[in-house]
Amino acid sequence: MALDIAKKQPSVIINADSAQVYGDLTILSARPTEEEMQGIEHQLFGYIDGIEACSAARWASDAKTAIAEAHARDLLPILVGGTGLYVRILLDGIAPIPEIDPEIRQEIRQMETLEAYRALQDLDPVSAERLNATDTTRIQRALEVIRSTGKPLDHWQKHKTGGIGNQIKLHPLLLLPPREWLYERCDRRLHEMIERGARQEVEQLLSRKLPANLPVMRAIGVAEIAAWLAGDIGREVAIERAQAATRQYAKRQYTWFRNQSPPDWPRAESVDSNNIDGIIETILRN
RNA sequence: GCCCGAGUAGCUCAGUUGGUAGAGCAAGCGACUGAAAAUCGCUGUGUCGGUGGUUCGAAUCCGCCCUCGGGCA
Repeated sequence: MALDIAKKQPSVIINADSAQVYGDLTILSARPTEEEMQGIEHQLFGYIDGIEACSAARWASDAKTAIAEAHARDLLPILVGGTGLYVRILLDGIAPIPEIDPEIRQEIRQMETLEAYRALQDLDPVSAERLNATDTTRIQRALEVIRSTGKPLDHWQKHKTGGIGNQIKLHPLLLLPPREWLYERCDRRLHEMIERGARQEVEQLLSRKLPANLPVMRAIGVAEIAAWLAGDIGREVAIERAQAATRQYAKRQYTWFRNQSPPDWPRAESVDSNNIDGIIETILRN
């Protein structure tokens, strides 16, 4: 997408997408190409090795640094991306929970969900009561916090730290185009990814033999293309499944941004993507 | 032309001895504090291929017709 504003005012584009942070996912995460970047500086794209798991807190900390640097250099930082949680934590901060003991984390992630839930009922009944017994990731998180820090999640979550929402002048814009229009683009995007070599990208990623539960391995398209490479399914089925997963993800983003972002953030619901620069300029003037 | 099998939700299919249907996936809505492109919750009326019959009552039994497989000619 062309952002003319970035040419008129010296800017730096900062990634706010949880998959585009990984170096292993260039095509499959739809990272902007050299051509698309148009010589404008981009940061936090592909800067983490897939062997690591990024986190919302890690990203928010990196983004904070990148924004401060941009300001110091008199550049306009433009955050772009679809991970609402990341942006929220950057602005509002997050509970200052200590690092989790890696051994405890690994042990918990190997547990059956029900088993973990029962352990949580025992150690942190407040969280157990709040969570659904099948909500694997949240149960594992609550359990690792109580077991690693000795204090339950709600103890830590009484306050948040590190948010920069009060220290910056923010000009937010939510892009919420019509569903059909977006879904059509989701479908087209998969074909384009395959044409650009997504299959080879996954092949290379698989050759690293990383644990299947790492975020890179869970990116949309990886499992589908891996099944295609393994011969379990054909090319068309792989594409169809990845397209469906993309649409489902897009739907979740609608839900998140519609309901989780501050109601006063302006929303662009038209398909006139050519006018985005105009909208942005208007917003920046306010 | 004859024989066999199949036609039930957008898709794949369950439906016991006749009591007007239900799962998975898809779709929609929602939740979301260190894996978030993740994880999870809620939502199921559809001429049960058509038509005629048997029956108090048919997705279920019988006749005829249509469509799609497969086989024999």
